[in-house]
Amino acid sequence: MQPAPYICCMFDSINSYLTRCSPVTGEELEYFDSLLEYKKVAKKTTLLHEGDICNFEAYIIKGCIRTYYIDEKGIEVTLQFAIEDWWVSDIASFHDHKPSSMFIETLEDCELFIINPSTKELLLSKIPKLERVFRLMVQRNLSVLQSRLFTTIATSAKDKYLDFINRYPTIPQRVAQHYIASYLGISPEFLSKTRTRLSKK
Amino acid sequence: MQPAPYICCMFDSINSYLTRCSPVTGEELEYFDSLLEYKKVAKKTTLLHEGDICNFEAYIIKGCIRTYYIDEKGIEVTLQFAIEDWWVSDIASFHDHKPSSMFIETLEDCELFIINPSTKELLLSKIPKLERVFRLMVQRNLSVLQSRLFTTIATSAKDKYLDFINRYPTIPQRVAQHYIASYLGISPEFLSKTRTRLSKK
DNA sequence: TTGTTTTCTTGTCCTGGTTCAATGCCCGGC
DNA sequence: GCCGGGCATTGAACCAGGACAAGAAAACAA
Repeated sequence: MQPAPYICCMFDSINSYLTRCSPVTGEELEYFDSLLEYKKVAKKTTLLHEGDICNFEAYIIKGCIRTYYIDEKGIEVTLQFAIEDWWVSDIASFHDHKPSSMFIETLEDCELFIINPSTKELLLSKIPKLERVFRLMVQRNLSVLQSRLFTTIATSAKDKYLDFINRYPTIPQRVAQHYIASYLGISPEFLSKTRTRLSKK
Repeated sequence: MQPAPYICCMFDSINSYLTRCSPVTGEELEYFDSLLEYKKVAKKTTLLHEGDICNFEAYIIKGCIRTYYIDEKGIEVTLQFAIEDWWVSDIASFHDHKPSSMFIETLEDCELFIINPSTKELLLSKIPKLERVFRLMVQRNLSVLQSRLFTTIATSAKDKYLDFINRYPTIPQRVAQHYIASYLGISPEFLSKTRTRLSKK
């Protein structure tokens, strides 16, 4: 067995993320890492509140985060669950410096890498290649969301749930069930009923 | 009245689109234009069929196009209506050269500018600035879709419809009502009932 | 350990929206 | 200028899923 090329360090996961997206040199990687801010955040912390301007993009080293909206009646709609090796942000707010209409909240104790708008600018101007990486990230995001919209509109609660646990098999073990209901767009009670009906068959 | 700075030509609209997104020089614009393929397409033409690999991004000079999915039961879900000054494509399929799961169809006679994957590559390598333009396009797309998902999940058919005509006031005059229903995720019959209820008040 | 809070389950009743079918309408083709 | 096919409308029956309430079970704090 070959020795590992690098000693395991906290940058490993994000660096491997990056190299998977685009061929970057060692120096570029080093520069990238040098601009990252490391942050530990406790469970149940709200990282972004509706009305705030989102000044971060966070890469999750460890933990679980959800982003959600709240409507006038107080109903929550979960937009995304993010776990290890994912990015979280409100890009629209981050990019245009305008107030966000969503919330971002940790569901577990988290370790994050943070970049803010100015470090992102710096990064992009120094390593233009990254423009592409970020574009690909957003593109992937978009196509996932497109297929989710389709599922949301076209399928029953049961099928939405089955699709969810199929797509994200590890999430149900990590987050409360009523969050999943709010992701699927159904009531927590009905999700519970759907689950028992499924397990009886 | 001042004379127009340029004679009106078919590139005007797309060039103004581009300059709105990013500061580009005259030469860059010219190069960009030189790579565009102009195309006329008749009403009711399917530009992309489920299973095909999408080999175009189309800018609409004139006309109206919709993109949609079809589920197993044959129910259509309209993902997008696109009119003048919009882009249409299945980016995921276009970019990764993989089979698309959507349809793209003209609803009116259309005039388009087309770029294919290789011209896009060429464009991006010659004018790296465009990376950013395309990223912004996708980002805007994403945040529109996010808020649509929210509306779809959290609001009633009536409110979804009101939101739609508020956001896209010109669309209802141009496309058949049952397409709008399929965009909102409700049955054509119920949209009709909702509309009559609204007009009675 | 115990008390407190949050989450999950289950039942009953209710409603927004669907399905199906019938009717009328408008628009395009010949 | 008329005929035919897609659209919109309306009504009646139906149903997936919501709202509310009450209890059980976890999760957590002290």
